[in-house]
Amino acid sequence: MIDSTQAYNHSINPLLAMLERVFDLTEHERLSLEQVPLRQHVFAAEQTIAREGDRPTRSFMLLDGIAATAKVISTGKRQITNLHIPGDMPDLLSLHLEVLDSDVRAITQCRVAFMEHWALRHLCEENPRIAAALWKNSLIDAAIYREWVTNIGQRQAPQRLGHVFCEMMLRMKAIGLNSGMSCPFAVSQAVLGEVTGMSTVHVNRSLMELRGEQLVSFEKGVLTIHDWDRLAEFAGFDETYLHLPYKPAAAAARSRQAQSHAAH
Amino acid sequence: MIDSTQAYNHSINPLLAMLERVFDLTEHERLSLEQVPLRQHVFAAEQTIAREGDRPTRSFMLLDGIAATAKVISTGKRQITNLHIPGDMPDLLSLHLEVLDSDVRAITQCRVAFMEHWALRHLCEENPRIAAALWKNSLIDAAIYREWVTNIGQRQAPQRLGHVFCEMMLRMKAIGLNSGMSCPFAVSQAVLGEVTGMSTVHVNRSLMELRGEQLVSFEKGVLTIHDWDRLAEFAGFDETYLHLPYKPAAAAARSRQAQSHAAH
DNA sequence: CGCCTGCTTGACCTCGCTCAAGGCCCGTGG
DNA sequence: CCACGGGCCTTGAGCGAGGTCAAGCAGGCG
Repeated sequence: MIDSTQAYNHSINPLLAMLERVFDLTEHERLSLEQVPLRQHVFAAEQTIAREGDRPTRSFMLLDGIAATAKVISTGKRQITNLHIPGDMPDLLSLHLEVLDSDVRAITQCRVAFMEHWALRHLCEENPRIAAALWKNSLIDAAIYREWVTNIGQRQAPQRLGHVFCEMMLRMKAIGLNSGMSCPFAVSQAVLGEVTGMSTVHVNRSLMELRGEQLVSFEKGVLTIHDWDRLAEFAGFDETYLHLPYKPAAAAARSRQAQSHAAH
Repeated sequence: MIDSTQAYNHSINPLLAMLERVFDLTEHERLSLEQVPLRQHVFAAEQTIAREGDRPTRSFMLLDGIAATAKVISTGKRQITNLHIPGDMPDLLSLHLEVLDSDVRAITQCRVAFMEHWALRHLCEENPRIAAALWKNSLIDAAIYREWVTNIGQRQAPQRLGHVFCEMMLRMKAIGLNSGMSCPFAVSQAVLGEVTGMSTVHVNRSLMELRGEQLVSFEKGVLTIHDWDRLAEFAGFDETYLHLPYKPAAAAARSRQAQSHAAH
């Protein structure tokens, strides 16, 4: 199942595009990145990409689609602890933690690029700035977890849902997948329930409330936020925790280009 | 308030003890660690050690006491996203993330050791294994956050509380602060409410239930688990997510010694 | 002694869960 | 082309876990 559709190759590494969104690479860094062998694979919706208890020898970057990290508890209920969008590396942690403590599952169809651990380790040893950037990335993941703990622990259902929508919109924007205040977000209400820790029925009712207030629409796999300021206010959303990079518009555009380049 | 009671000095670095619990240091690593200047400070209970929005130029290791990372939402409710025990570095993330997204507050009286970022950066550049170990540490933090999301999102009140108790017991054991199945845990029921996302009243009732089942006692700042297996079963606790290091008993004892050495 | 903080208990209420049924959309097969 | 079936969304009714408010209690400390 974790078998690949094509052999490892040396096409442009998507890590390169991801890192260029953050800082300018040296020639040496660029070369090192290009030497990391890649293996692409496509997973159908619902397939498990990595399983709790696994001891992977490689990690992957999500290139396309939406995936989720999730835990199942003894009663059989499932909690999604993180949603992944293109550019994320959901199991990079296995580079340092031997055994996975959660499943990673494809929500929609997902295209991913696997990289062997030995290659990533070599990359990090040779390029401390890249290592630092990946470390930083995992710190941002942690910041998102903190916000989710707060979201689930403290906010009422409609606010909780609104908060998730705000987060996803900004993260999608950061990788250029939005168009205005719309972005692709093809998840079912059942999945939103696993994300927010609430029942599908209550997700539905909360959603109706947000719709009724003209704050969002959410249909056909597209999320649209009609009034960002009011939704952010309503949900108590403050983007600080996403630690999005400040960068001049020109640089942002350049790296967006590099990104879509790598993706095709 | 973030002023120090004594000047930076070069006494044994508690990082050294913490790292020795994980792997054996080379002479060079040891020397580098000893060159990181330390500044100790004591915070009274309830004091804020670091504040949301801060841009710290140094990070600290908790040497003594219990601290908490917390977020306040617009309604004024507070969620604790992480409890810290000696050996933790609650704001190490500021090494890579410019601005803090949460407060760090002393729950009990806390003794901490500050280290300047420039010194830590230098340490990491010179010693890739130390950098990797710190990175790994932040990945374990993230794993704990994932479990908390799951705990708060999916478990009923008594199970949720039991789960927190199991986690704290194991973390305390890992640094040798337990005696048998008892460990110091001087937090109020109100704090447990902020940890679990439930009201103080309901913490109290859940606690009574756990006591009634002869699973735990929790009084005078000491947590005791009377029947580990039954509590773990009850709370659905699986320690995998703590990623505790396997190590031979001898080594564990040695590093416990080093730890208590550094602490006095 | 009196106060303050934290624990305990009761009464009431509500947010969100469960169970259940009906509706819509879309893909598949006759 | 239409019938059928399966997801997924929607809605209703009833219930229960946990919140809120309020009061009483116990222990430590000035």
